[in-house]
Amino acid sequence: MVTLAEVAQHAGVSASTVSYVLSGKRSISATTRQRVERSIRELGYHPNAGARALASNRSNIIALMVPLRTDMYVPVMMEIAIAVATTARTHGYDVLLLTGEEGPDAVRRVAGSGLADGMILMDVELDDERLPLLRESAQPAVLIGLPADTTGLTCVDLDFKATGALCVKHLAGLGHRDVAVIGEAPAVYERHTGFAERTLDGLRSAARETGLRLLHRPCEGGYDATAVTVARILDERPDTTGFVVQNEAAVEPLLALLRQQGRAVPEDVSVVAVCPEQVAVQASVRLTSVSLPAQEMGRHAVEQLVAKLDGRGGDEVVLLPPALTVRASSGPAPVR
Amino acid sequence: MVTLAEVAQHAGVSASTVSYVLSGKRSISATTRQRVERSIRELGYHPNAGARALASNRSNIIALMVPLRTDMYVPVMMEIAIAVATTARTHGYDVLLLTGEEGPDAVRRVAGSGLADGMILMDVELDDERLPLLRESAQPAVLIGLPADTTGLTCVDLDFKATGALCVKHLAGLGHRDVAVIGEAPAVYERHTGFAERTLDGLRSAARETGLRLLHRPCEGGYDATAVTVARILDERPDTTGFVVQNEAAVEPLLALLRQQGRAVPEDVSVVAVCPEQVAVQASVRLTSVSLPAQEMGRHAVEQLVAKLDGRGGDEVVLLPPALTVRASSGPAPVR
DNA sequence: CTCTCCAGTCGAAGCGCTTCGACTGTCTGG
DNA sequence: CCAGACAGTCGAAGCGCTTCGACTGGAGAG
Repeated sequence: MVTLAEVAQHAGVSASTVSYVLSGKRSISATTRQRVERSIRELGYHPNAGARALASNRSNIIALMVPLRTDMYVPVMMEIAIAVATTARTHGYDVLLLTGEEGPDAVRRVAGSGLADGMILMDVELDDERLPLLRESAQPAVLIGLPADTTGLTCVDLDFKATGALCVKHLAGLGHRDVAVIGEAPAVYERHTGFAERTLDGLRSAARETGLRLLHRPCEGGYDATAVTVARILDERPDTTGFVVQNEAAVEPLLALLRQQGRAVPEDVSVVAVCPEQVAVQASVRLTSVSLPAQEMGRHAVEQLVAKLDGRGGDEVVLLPPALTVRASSGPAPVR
Repeated sequence: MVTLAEVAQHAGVSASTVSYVLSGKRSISATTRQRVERSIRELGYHPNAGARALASNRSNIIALMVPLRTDMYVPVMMEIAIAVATTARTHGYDVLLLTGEEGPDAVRRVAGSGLADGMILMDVELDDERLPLLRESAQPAVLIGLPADTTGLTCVDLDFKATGALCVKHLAGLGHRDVAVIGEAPAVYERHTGFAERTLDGLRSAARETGLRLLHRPCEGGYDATAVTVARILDERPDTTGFVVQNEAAVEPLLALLRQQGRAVPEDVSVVAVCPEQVAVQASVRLTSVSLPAQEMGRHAVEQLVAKLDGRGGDEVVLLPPALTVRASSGPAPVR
């Protein structure tokens, strides 16, 4: 391993000078800088992360806590995680992957050991058990998701309330009067995950506003569960002409069922999904959808966190505005 | 931040004693140990990661390089990543998430800075550009996937050749004579990703052995691309009664197409998939499949790496044996 | 022409931990 | 009863880096 001292000797300067060349915290003459940089290159020097962390009290690592749940749509998590990792790199940070397994203890461990400079928490629940710890440890953190009490916290999320409203207004605008919502798995609601409830909130208030009749049913996803849910919905509200789906695992089953029942999309029934763009585009019918901006959320989270670590910016709640893209699955309500 | 020295003072012992209590590298009397442990608890002490890394030359971090490709099935990657993270924790390691973005440089950076003690590379290509670097840096590493030249490397992977053979033999045993393979996206083959070619290899040699006629076609996945691929296959080989699918994104489209054409599964056509268990079970027809043991691969990779880091075990190639589960999508070939 | 200031450099003091060698007593075997 | 072994503890020397204060020489101000 090449050390700073060896670089210094090779370049004929002192160790501190090399350090200042690296950090840019003091001015260095052009000639010295070049000499040092050349030595660094020739010797293939890489600063030792541990030593740096010890001396500077900064690890240049961001911890990312990913939930372990099986009822969340995995590709979205992955997309966020990847976006976090690549954005972090552009700011000189690496990402430590923590799984939910360890639970709140992970917060303590990371904060206590100085392993990471800050953390990003995904899939935050309304009343998340990690939050008290976070507040008391004064660990710089950004949440992806929105807890009930956001005081002293920085959060990034899609504006799910506006998302729900957008879906209903789109369908209302097309003349639909009876709309069913195929929601997330029951467990998601029981956990009080903010986003599901907020979407529902938006759906409901927009329905009230537009005089639409709304029926919401949670759904596990998969063919069998979706078939049961859809059958119940159509049984209860045979006049349903619009579906809002907020469960990626129910999208394709729903389309298959409708096809099977001879209901044409979008002529007889309109479908609007809340899902990643890729799912909407690759479905058997190109879906009108509000996309889940996974990448953007990851990027924002990192940028908020880096701002905090740099002493810029404070607590803030960023709600990304939803965008509805009209594709082939929605159209005017059928005339009776 | 509480330091070792403070714990030592609080417990009335020297710093080194506390260190030995923590590491267990020297014997400590029961009473002293208890006193120290009590102080640690009372003060809420957490060893500082940087200092530890500097002094011991060990970071207790494993780097995981995840590819950034869009043509790989994401949930599998995620499952592996999660399995790696949780298994690593049980061995006292944390996981650093590196995306493919940085490319081979990441290997240099991590090896050079001592950020991680070892690394796990996912989605290794037959002739991966990271391998020379790995060899020369003598960085302890484990690959998930199998490159062309495995000398000096430790690899973990599913035995894809046996997987291919298993699929063909299953269908042959059921009396099928004409089998089509819907493969991964063309890009996957162009990249010379080992697993796709090895599966094909197994399929072909088993076909030769059993006298089966085999037609292989790469396929992007998604409805449109799959429709084109299937149409071409049935055009070229109208007598096809068996399908092997090795592309998660083509599974559901294929089933939908067959249904649409009035071909019943498994009465008219049998389908065998190579995919994660969840996909097989949640498909519209419960699929006979060889499962991708993502968790097991992640776990194995970590355990191999930890063994290396502990100076146990050497270079080794572990090929996990495939297991075929018969479900509702395969049955006897129809009699003509 | 002196005084101040600043860019540019260096030396040294840690950061919090691990680990080696050394020391002290206690126990065992001969 | 003593030599040797060994469990148990301590002090001190780093690990490789950052950063503070101090020093130097030359430029600009008065």
